[in-house]
Amino acid sequence: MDELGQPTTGTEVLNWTQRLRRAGIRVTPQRLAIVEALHDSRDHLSAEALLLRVRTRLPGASLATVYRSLDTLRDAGIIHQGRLGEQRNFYETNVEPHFHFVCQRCHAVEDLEPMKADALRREIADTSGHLIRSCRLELFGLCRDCRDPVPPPLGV
Amino acid sequence: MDELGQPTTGTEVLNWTQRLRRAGIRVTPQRLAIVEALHDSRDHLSAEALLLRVRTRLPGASLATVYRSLDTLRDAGIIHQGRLGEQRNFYETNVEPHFHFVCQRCHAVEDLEPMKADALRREIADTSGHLIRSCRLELFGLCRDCRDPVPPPLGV
DNA sequence: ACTGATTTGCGAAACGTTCTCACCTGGGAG
DNA sequence: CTCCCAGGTGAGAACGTTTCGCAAATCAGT
Repeated sequence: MDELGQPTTGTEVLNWTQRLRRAGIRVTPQRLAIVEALHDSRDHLSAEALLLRVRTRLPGASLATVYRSLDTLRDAGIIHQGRLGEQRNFYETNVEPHFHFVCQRCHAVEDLEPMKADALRREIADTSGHLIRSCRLELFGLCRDCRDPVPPPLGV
Repeated sequence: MDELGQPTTGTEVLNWTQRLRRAGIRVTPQRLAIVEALHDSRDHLSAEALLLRVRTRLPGASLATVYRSLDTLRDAGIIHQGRLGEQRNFYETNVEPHFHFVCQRCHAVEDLEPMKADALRREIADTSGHLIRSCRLELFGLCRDCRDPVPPPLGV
């Protein structure tokens, strides 16, 4: 894991700075705070949730800046933007094509990389005649933990 | 097509009335106008687009009523609510599980029923251990017509 | 018809996101 | 190292979609 880029401690600053610079976008404290907070969370965060985390480092940060930076980072291919249930966008630093499972009870989000996705995509491309450029797959249900709740401890 | 319910002309009123009543929700002119307009369009409509169609029959209809009725009809299992690109919900009377292809050029939406979807779903359920209750698949690209534009007529 | 719970229309508000604009700053040129 | 300006920032207003609150209207069971 983290084969090319981000050790989970310490000198991440250098890596993200380099990545932004290589992508041709300016390196600002706000953008660094945003990608780092997003990456460190290892989660799927909304702009507002991200703002809360960013503000622990940059108390003056503004929501507009978070949205603008996320757009910029997305356009630069550094982060991925998605949409879960109904309402707000989420963001993550995993930019590889993948899908999402959402637990309807605890609202946890898990990344999926189903092998059969390519077959499905090919079938659709072949039978429909359309040119498929991207796709989004979201699954809803109960996660392992919520489907089999831990039984209450039994007195002997 | 239309094996159980809606002839494309004439006495639809009776069918929709019956379906609403059977679903245990009150039958109002607004709700009938909304399902009928939605069904007749055979398309994926936003609430606002639907309001325009409904107003040809019910000039006083209100947007709030459209939203409330769509929620009610969705909860009753009579229509399906989805979300396409980024911004607004859409609605359709096709309540069978199916997926959507969206052309990024002409913005047309096409329903898909890929055979391999079940295999994909089963693979995900098996490997993840989650209980899958529903899923949403959206594909983006260029439709047949937009990928191969009609060449301009050649003078001999 | 009478009635009570539901639904409607309207305007206002909520929500997530984008815009405007004055000020500030990253980073290349000198 | 300093200067400079295209580009980024913060604050709040504006935006588009969806929801809410309320008084008046209406569905459906008696």
